[in-house]
Amino acid sequence: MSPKVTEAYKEEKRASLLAGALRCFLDKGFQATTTDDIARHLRISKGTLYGYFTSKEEIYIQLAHARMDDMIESLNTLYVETSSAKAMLRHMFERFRRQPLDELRKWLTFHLEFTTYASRRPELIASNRAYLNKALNLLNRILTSGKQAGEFRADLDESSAAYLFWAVRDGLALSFLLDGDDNEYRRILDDMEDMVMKHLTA
Amino acid sequence: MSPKVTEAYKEEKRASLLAGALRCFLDKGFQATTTDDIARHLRISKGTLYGYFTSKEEIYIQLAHARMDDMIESLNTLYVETSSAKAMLRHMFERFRRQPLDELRKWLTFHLEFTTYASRRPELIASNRAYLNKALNLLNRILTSGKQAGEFRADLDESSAAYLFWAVRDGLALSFLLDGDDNEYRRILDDMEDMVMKHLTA
Amino acid sequence: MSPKVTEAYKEEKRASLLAGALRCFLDKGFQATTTDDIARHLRISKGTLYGYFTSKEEIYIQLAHARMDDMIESLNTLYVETSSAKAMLRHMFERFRRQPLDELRKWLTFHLEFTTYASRRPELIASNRAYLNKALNLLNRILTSGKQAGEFRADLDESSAAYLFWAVRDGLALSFLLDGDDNEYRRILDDMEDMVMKHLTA
Amino acid sequence: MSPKVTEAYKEEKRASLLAGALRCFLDKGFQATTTDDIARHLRISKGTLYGYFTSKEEIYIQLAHARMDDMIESLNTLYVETSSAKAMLRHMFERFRRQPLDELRKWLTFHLEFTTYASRRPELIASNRAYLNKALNLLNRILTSGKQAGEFRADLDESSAAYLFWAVRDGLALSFLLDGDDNEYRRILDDMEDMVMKHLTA
DNA sequence: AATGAATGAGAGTTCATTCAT
DNA sequence: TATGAATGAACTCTCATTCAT
Repeated sequence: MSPKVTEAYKEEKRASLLAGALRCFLDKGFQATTTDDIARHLRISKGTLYGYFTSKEEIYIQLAHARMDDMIESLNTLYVETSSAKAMLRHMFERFRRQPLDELRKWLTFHLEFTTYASRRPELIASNRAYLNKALNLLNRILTSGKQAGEFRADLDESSAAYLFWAVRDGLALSFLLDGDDNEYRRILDDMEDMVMKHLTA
Repeated sequence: MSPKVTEAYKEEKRASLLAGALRCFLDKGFQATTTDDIARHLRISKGTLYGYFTSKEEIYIQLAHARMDDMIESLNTLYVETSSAKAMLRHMFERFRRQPLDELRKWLTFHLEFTTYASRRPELIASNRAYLNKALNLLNRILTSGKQAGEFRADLDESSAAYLFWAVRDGLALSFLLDGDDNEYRRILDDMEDMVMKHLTA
Repeated sequence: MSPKVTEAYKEEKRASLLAGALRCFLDKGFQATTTDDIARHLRISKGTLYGYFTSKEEIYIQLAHARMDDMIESLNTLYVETSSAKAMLRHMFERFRRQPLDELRKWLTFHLEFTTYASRRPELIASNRAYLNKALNLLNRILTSGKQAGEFRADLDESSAAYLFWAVRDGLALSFLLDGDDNEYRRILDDMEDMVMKHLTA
Repeated sequence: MSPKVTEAYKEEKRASLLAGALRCFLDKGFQATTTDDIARHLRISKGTLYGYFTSKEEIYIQLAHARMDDMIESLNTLYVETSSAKAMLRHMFERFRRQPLDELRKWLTFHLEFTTYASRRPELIASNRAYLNKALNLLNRILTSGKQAGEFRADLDESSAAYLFWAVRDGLALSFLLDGDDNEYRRILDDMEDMVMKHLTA
């Protein structure tokens, strides 16, 4: 295969390469995954990989950014579809609860490795921060609208609460990174939801 | 020159080597730090390093374990010295607040890199889990004693709350890993303290 | 669309491809020029390139040979048009003088890279030697005719002088390969002309 | 072998590695010689090579510079030992004549490949030019002293003649790079000597 | 006990060439 | 005929570990 391939085909292929690389990174981590691993897993040559991406790092970064784009995007969708602020937060907790722990673990490991990686590369810090800010801003808007609608207490510091919301969620996932079972995880998520809601309302 | 001091001397030296290696890992991360870096920083030879440790990985693991030992130890000390459960929690928050962000960042990066590292090595998961359990148990005891003393609400689920406490704290640090300033961090810690305390009491 | 033109068309195209490849080689050198560079520069595909030439090396060799053919050819033309031997040599020096240094440098670099390249491939040595011989023979004929016409000294060793003529010229270009300005170069060329002429006449 | 090796030993080893690498470069050229070739030839590991040099390029450059240093050095020695300017030039021609063609070819190939290589790296042009200038300056001094001593004509342009001297010599070697026999080479060198001397004196 | 030169497997990346379309 | 995606061998360079001294 090869001549005058459509742009769409290339895009699709690119996506499939990314997907394959992601599997490798999720399994072994970025540093431990070699370009040979990725190529072998995809049953392509290393040269092909470099025809689509300029470096192993680029694949990693694109993957991480795509992941964050998806999260922001899906939150935005949820936001548009949901009327009340409280309902939105409940939805989000519901989502957290639904995600199986083993899946969450893989993603979190990926995310953490990328974060530590990014923390040593000044050029990545800004983009990473931008994603975090999007998530914080979205929550800020939700909280503000909820406050105006009287769903939350009048003296709520939304910006601070937005941080808390994500902190609480990421921190719990971190506690369960190495082990722990789904039921316990969900039970604590329930308590966490109570805690946060209480904090927002009274 | 040294007839019997040997054992004590070796232990001391070992500790000093660990301290030097730690500095390197904190600065550049585990993967990016070479054994040459460590030996150069310590002004010893790589051979000597390998006389005290069997591998770079062993140094890393011992460091991580020592770090967790210290934390548990210092919490235990604090526990013994503090009478009321509430006071103990306040103390802990006070500590969090006092730690400068840039120092916290280095430690957290170290901790996260180790956690992701450990998550791929089954033989490390158990020991890591043991440390987490110690911290959780300690908090459990505190919370239980506070509950019995009437400081916290009667229907508090201590085990769940113990998770929440650590989750909340680690999660916030994670939010500030890449940037953010000390003042904002402390402001949110204050809110976090409120939230947690409210959750424990009512 | 093209029933019979094919052969001529192909030859023409072949020549235009060579011209484009030459530009690349002059700019970056043989080794540093990739087939991608050439194809991109020519706005054709690599496949097309390989339809006209069997390898990158073949392009290079054809280019080098074409260059030498051109030189021999132009010398021959000059030879036919010029009556006296002395006048012919003067003409050649005049040509050397007229060539801008930066252009000369590119060609010389190309020539030298090819020469070193050829020196490792026995199969290229013969053809290269053939070209050199043509140039030497031509000069030999000129010198001999000048000697017979009494323009040069009677005991002149034409074969040796022919070598000297080219040696002197290539050597000077080599001295100016890395830097030096046009005026200095021409001044020395003048002296060189004196030296050679003196050598031929007395 | 390995602990506390003397500085002298290391320097010696370094020199032996350079010598081995030189053999490879002389045989196959810089680009065609791989680091594996060098290591295999030296019966050491590639890692060792990189313990002594930071890159393949560094080896190459050191070799080229050392070669030029030697030439300058030996010329200087000759200069000091020789009284008359004419005698010095004769000596130099004598040397040219004595060098076997096959040896000269290897060195010239090396030199030319390095020169074309250097011509594309701005950072090398300066140092290369410096070497050329040293050679030119030395000759300049010789010619000037000869002129003052009345050995050469009074209106001699020494700077120009210095260029001519080297040009003539390098150019002739270039003519014999691919083939030609020693006797013919020497015969032409004799004529060349005549030509240059004539140019200097009358 | 301490040294650091030596190792060598393996990393990421490049590029002349091929061939299905 | 022209295309350019695919190939894969080969490249330079790294670094945890060893071991003769």
